[in-house]
Amino acid sequence: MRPKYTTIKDIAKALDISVATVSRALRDTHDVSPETRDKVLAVAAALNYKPNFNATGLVHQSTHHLGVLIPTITNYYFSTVITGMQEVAHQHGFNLVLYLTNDSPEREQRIVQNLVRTSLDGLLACVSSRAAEYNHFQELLDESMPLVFFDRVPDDTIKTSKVVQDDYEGAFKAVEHLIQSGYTKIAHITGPKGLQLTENRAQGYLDALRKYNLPVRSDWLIYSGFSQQEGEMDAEKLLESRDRPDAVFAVNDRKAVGAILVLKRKGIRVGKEIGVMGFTNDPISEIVSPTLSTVAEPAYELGRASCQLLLNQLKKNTFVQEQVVLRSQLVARASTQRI
Amino acid sequence: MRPKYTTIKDIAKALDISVATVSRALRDTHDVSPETRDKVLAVAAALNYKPNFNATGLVHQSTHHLGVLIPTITNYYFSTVITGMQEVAHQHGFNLVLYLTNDSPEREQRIVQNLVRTSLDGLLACVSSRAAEYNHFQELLDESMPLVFFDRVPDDTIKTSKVVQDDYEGAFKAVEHLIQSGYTKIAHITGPKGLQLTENRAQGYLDALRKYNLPVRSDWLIYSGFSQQEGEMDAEKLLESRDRPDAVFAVNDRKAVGAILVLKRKGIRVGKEIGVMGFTNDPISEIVSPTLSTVAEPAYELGRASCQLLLNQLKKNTFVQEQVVLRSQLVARASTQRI
DNA sequence: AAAAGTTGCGAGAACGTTCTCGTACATGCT
DNA sequence: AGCATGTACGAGAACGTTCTCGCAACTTTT
Repeated sequence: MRPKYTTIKDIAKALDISVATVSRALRDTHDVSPETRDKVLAVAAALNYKPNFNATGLVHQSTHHLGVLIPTITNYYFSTVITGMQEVAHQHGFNLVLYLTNDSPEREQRIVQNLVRTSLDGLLACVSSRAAEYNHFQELLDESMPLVFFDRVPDDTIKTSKVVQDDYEGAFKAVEHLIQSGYTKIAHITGPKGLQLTENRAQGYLDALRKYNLPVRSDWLIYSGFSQQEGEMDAEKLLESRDRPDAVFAVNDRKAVGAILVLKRKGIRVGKEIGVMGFTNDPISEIVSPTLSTVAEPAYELGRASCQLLLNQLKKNTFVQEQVVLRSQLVARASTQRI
Repeated sequence: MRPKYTTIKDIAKALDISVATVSRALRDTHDVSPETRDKVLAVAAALNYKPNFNATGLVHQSTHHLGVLIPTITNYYFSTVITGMQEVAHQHGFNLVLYLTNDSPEREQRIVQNLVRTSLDGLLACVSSRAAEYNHFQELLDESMPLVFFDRVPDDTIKTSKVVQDDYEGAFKAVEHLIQSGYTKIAHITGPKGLQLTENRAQGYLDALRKYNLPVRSDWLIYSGFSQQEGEMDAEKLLESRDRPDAVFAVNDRKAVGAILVLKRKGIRVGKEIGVMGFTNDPISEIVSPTLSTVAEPAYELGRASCQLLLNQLKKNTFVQEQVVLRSQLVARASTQRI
């Protein structure tokens, strides 16, 4: 059986004063004399007093918990984002509560609908990749739950704040790098249709091709999922196409790694014959052979910014729709070297 | 401003009955007629009622939150463990609250000491690798906080439940595999001294060597950290030693990958000249070239088991010290092939 | 028909905290 | 001296639940 922890009442009893005074003293309000305040603090320390979050939460309609809704944490990008969030949350006395959707829209919906509103002050959310609709998030907003989306954000029907990286510019720079490295027949293997992130990167890809008057072929733009396995499948499909591309730009490093593995398996020299470019700058990009050129995403910073934005909204207590875009950076490695 | 959510009182008012009856109806207690219960449930659903965790927590001295204290989540093993925990917790209506120590003993200590006891029903903990003492955990136990350690567990001075993998057997099998693959001069690069996990694997390594009458050399057993970078440093040290080993068994895959990178950089053929063996079965072990032989850890299962153990303790409400050991499995790949 | 048991429900306290109001006393001003 | 103002504190309600009693209204037993 858990013992009772020391409460404000115990302190009051010990000093023979009222609980109200103790409460004031602990929160350092003006309406208390320095002497009593010091006495209270001394006794509180002696009795190892810790405030009861359930009680404070009850009266303030608030906990110190922020929810993080995310498809999975078993990859570099997402776990780094969370680490950034944790850093900011922790600094401000907030805790992070984890909700994993396993990238399943149904599970995401179930979790959001069953969210106990009163146990969360706000939510940081990254939608699942095959999301069809966002009503469950709209419900949350209708109940005035502070909500910030990050990375995979829903379309503009949901009026709320978002934090993303410059997916369009990142993709544009990536393709430009491929072009400047001498590749001319550039394919793009990406995630599911309908996701802003995917569409923005695809648009950057297309616009870069057009700027340099390079061929745009519909069978060189493949939508599927985000996994390494799907990267392998997409790469195989590209190799079968009649007009084989000489470079592949993948929506993320895992798909790029999948492509590299397929090329190596077929005896195609990565870089020399077919260039490969990723997106993320997962540590794996330095380990895979050849090392993978990629676009470094500011994962940690994105986590920090998302959390900071949410906390700001909580502070102000008024709803403002903000959008933060963080810059990515090109990292050239061996997989895009022709010689 | 957040609006007020529907409470039990609203339901009571709507049906003109007492809050006590509503409370009973919602929890399906015997002392309520089927008709009123159905009416209450109907109204509750209509008003989208969600219980207030702060209130229930206050009266029950419990939240539905479990803490997870862990050095970092940006690696395959830890993030998979958490995914397993999340699965079990979620099934039982519990939430996971994340605490990252960044593998810093000071930060770990600060977090544990400042843990608001009343906002957590129990704690799952993995100690930081350079931990010197465990008093802060003892304090937690003294206050009857249910506590389960996993993976990196403290020594036996702390009387509490633990969940680990069979580190000794796993290491023994790994070294046995190296020996059976034809390697005879086997080194071990491992984590910091004093950690049970490290010592158990080191002991498995030593016992395997002794069983097969192979040389045991003190400069072939290097203690350092768990990172890839430290793996590289350790490998370089081994290559400089007068009697160069012909195989390296690393305490985890990241260090093994570090070793492989060093060997490749020096033009040494991994497998043929020097065999490399890891521990974890990180997905990277299939991507690195050559692919890495390793010992597959039951990360997901370990997460599940730890959480289950903690929940069991909460249920019974009595303290029992249990220890769960999960089996690991050998995975042979290219990095231990001599031909 | 009276006694005993059962069933369904309500009143009110409790959990630990904050907040509003009230009050006793001291101090400042005319 | 008389009044306003300020200071330090206490009493008690409130937050949303659960839990312990108690009490009617039935039902069963004798």
